[in-house]
Amino acid sequence: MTQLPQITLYNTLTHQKEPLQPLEPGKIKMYVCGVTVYDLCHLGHARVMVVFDMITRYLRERGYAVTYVRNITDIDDKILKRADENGEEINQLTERMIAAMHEDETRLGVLRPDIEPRATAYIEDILNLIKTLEDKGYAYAADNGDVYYRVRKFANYGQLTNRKLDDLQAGSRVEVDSHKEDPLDFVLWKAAKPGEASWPSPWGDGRPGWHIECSAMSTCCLGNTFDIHGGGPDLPFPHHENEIAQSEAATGQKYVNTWMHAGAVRVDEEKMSKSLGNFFTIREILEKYDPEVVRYLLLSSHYRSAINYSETALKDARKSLERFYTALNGLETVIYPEKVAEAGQWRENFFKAMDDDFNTPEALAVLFDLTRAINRAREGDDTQLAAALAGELQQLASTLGFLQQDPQAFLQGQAEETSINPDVIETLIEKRLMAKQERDFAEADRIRDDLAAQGIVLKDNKDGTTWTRA
RNA sequence: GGCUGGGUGGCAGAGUGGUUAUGCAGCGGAUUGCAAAUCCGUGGACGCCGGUUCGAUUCCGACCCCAGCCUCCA
Repeated sequence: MTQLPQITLYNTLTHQKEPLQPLEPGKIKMYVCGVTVYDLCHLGHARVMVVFDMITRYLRERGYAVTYVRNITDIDDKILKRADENGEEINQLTERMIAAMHEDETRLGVLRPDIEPRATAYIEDILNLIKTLEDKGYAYAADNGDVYYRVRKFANYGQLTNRKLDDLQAGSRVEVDSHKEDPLDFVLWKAAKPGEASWPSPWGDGRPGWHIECSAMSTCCLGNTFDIHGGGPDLPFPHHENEIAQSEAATGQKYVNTWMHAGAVRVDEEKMSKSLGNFFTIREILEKYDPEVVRYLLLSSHYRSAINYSETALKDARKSLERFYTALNGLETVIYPEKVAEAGQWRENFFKAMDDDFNTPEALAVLFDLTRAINRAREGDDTQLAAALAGELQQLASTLGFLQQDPQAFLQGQAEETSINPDVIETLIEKRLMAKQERDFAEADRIRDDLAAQGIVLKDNKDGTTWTRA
């Protein structure tokens, strides 16, 4: 077996970069907390999807076998509430939202996880896990029918986010719940109110708490210990902290080696979230912008840093992407093996950036450098070299999940669609060409200006005129 | 209050103890009938105050500011 490249990644648990050392050589088991499906996904969800998709693609590109698990929370208080408001069955709501999520992520070029477990399909495993915790003294049934986790029993509680139980209690906004032994205890099994969706259990009819689902699903899919656990920026506390407490108490083994968290998406320097009401859904953004533009925006900052959402940011992303596609536009895709070697330096630099905690901004800088080389080769009429470099660019970009469409289609199809028909544009380009041949530049410029007013930009190359949308 | 992360040129955004990030925008040149695109060149930066050092944007300390988590939230 060949030696796999060393990948370094930042671990939320240790607050430092560490070399990735899979439990099984060459095989990486990764679990990412997915979505609670009571509403459409917003750009924050998109970021988690895209980031961990990029990570999966890249690790595979580097030769690692990745098992990627991302769960769906399809039973939860918010789901019950929303279904009730809508007057629909829980299943109807969750199936609808799951379908919408899949549609959104497919459009964003996100490859589906290998396993996508749903909480409601793991009730038995969840109950077994709670039973184990109860047997070991970590869980107790309260007199209201709920089952709680006894936080103070778990010695290392707070290890992920550096919290001390006494500090938590002091600044606590947690409502005192008389049924709990300790205000910090969290619910594992929630007793059903009459008429609510429920499953039978040794503690009475009810439904699982949020945290226990992930412990059960991740362990079922990947084992007691696995390599990477990921999620959004607001999950380390309490969700992931509680997962650790549950799983490690139950198995007596380390739960996760590396914790990875994506950065927040902000709007006007505030977190984008449903509770703040300042969120933009994926589909409303895709009404105006090409999915690759959104993807580019999300990957043009490091995955851990916060990004600010704005129309300007999307427009900037589009312009950057235009540079790539303009270089690729009109190049034949035939690869000339004797020229491929000349592209090696960019591949090496690209990998170097990505191997270091997935530094996509630096990797993009390498791709821009490669793009300049393509343009130079085109200027120098070395079309074979240009084609070879273009092939390399597309291949490296595929690791990030973009530059995957026809350049002309991207350049002509993006932005707000205008009413003007492409055939009409071609006809006008013909007319302009004739005017130019007759040296009637006033007429030629008039045609160009008219098109420009409608958002169509003409570009005269030596082999003809092409157009793009502004 | 506790715990994280951050403050870089007009904007976005990497990185580094002394040497060009990169993209967009600007400026000059080439190319073009004129443009656009492209190429060549170029100006402009590291929150504030101290310290370590021959030298700090980069290391250390104090301070100011911003964001996230501490309640459901990706």
